[in-house]
Amino acid sequence: MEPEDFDSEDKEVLNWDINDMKLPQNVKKTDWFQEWPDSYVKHIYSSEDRNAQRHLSSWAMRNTNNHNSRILKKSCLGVVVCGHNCSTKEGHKVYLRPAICDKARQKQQKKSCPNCNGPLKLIPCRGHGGFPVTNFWRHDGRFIFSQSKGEHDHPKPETKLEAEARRAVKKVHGAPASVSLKLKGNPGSKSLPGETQSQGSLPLTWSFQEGVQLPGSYSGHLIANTPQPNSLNDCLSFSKSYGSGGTTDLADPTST
DNA sequence: CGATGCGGGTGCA
DNA sequence: TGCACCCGCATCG
Repeated sequence: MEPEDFDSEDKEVLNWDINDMKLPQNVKKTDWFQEWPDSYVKHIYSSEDRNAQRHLSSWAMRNTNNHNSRILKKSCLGVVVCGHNCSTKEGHKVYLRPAICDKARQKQQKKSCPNCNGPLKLIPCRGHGGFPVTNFWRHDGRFIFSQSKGEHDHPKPETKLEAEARRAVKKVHGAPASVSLKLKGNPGSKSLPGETQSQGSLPLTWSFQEGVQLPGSYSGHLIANTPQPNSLNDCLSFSKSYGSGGTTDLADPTST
């Protein structure tokens, strides 16, 4: 049907589907981890990529049983917002990260807005034909393939790191007496939650504004930037401009 | 405590 | 079959 003897190899690296029997192995250059995959995009990561290995996403994605041990499927949980649609004095909206665990999510919804104390509301994702956006992961050979289906129809929630950091902060504040009593021969080590690797520590900006959309700058940045042994494409670190999905959306100064 | 994965099982096209 | 999703089990940070 088609002259598939020439650059068919290159097309292969672009026209694969997560369900294909065979996925391209002649990948010449892998993608840099995409924190906010949206729309119907596909990415090929190195099997060395920590974030890819963990099937991370800054969207709140939960595991979905697709009865296929080869392909991991996840669906978006949406975002938790303030039922009163309040804003902080800085004009930020509340976009909490839905808990992944069903049970935890229910508890979460009973809590109140960290900003105005109003009720919280979960906005489900309906970006995929009325259903949650789905993400598929498949490890094959030296690569990790990722494919997303659907376009998120809701704001971005906190990143995983932000959510974790917030929880940590709460602990410090809430001071769970009984627990803190646990003798902790902590040798003068700073137990500040600023253990967020790289990216010059998170400012305490939200130490009192927990759970509120941060000033973009820190918001959706790195998930867990881990130095990668990219000795391979060090100098090639260019963004191939495959289609439009290019790998060029790093350092994005939040675009609200 | 929860994030993640897994897989049995159900209800609908 | 494909898909969405509920549920418990287990691991791990």
